[in-house]
Amino acid sequence: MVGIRQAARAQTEAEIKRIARGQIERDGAAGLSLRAISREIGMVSSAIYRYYSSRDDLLTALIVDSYHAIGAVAETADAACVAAGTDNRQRWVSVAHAARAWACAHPAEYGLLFGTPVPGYAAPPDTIDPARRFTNVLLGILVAADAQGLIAASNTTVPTELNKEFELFRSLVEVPVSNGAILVGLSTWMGLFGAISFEVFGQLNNVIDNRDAMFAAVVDHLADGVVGTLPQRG
Amino acid sequence: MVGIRQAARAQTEAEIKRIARGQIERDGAAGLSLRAISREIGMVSSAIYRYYSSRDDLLTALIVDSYHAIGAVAETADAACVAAGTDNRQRWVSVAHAARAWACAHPAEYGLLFGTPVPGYAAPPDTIDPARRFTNVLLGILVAADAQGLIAASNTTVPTELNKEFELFRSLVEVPVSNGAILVGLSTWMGLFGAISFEVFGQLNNVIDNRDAMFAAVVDHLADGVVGTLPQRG
DNA sequence: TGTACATCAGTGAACGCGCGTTCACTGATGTAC
DNA sequence: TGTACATCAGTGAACGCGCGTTCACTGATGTAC
Repeated sequence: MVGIRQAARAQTEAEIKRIARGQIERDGAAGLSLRAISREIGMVSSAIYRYYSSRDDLLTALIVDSYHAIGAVAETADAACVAAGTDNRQRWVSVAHAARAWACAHPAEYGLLFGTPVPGYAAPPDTIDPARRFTNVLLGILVAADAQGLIAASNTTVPTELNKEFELFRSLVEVPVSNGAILVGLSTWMGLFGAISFEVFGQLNNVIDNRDAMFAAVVDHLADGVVGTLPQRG
Repeated sequence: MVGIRQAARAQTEAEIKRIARGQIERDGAAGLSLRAISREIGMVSSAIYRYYSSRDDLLTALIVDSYHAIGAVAETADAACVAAGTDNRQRWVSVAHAARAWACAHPAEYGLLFGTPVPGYAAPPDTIDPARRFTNVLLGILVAADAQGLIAASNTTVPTELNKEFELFRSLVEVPVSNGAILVGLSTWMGLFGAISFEVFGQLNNVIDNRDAMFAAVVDHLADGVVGTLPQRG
């Protein structure tokens, strides 16, 4: 049973984070101010410390929330594909678009996760697992595609120095997955976030107006490399 | 002839920017402080205003400098390749590595250009031309590769909605260049900056240790899509 | 069921610090005749 | 070549503002007996 006090506490925590997200949206991570939050919430500034022990502590809570949020939309999008029995390409496209939609709807939170690091802030270990939620979705698709032999493993040779580096990925999935697939997966992963960052961080301003079409085309092109339609190539 | 006063002024301007870059490296763009600069330079805080009319003005100067810096290393790398008569793939690889090297050596400046936008700061039009310096190098390689029929124009169809969007790129080069080539070029461009951002912004921490090998492999893989070795594919 | 005690949310004042920008000023360097 | 005037770098004080964090406190809510 949740006591009255406990419920109120959870509500105030959520309120603090809601206001904090608004601040970051307006003024960036550097503009996150406990005093401004307390003012907006109608409490005295020191009261915030009943909920978060420091500014960095609140920042960590926001980052963890954001990782969960983007992870959740990716999981939902992928699960819907799996339930509908769509192919791996469609799973990739669907997850990519879900990630972009979230990023565009929450640009500041996206920046918190994938933009310039906040100076003086070191992400604590608690953020690692939430961060992997999204990555795991992509990994699942990669493994499925690899199992079906759909990875367009390029003729690029994967240098042996990377063997050891790729162990982490192999350890995260049960089935074996080739170095070629991992490299292609990483490259595509970087391509996806490069595309989202370009749009969210304003690199496409005065360059490309139709962002929807642009992103769709890039994701489609990335899909060629990672989840198939190999035969028609060349 | 450069007068004494003029030379001194240029020197002080350079000194201010040097210190400012150090600040941004340490505390991020939000930590750029005119007062701190004046302290370090040994002047009274208001004296800075003889050189830059506001904090934003200084920020703009830094951004323009940075665009020129990354543009210059790219031009140098590419020019060396052209002089040596290397092929387009090598030009791409060389420019990509030059960009990464600059970014790793100046992470904060890189963040200024390609990271989370500085809240409340709107880049003035003066930054557009310097920003295009780097892009133009890549465009040159793309056009050369396209002319030789080396673009692995994927079977991804370029949606007609993007025709209009791509006009800007066509207007920047004299020769005609296909929609397919532009799409592949943009996608590769995003992949490059995605790869650099992942490394510089810390996304590879606890994931990939050997960044040199990783980047080289990704750039190699990206090269497959954009500058050839098509025949051996599939 | 009622009482005594512990927990905890929120107060209010204070510490010590930082910032951008303006303004009237001094004194040295450059320029025009 | 020398003088009068304009330019301009740098000063020092001030305005008005913001911040994170600590501390001793009050009073209400919950808990154990």
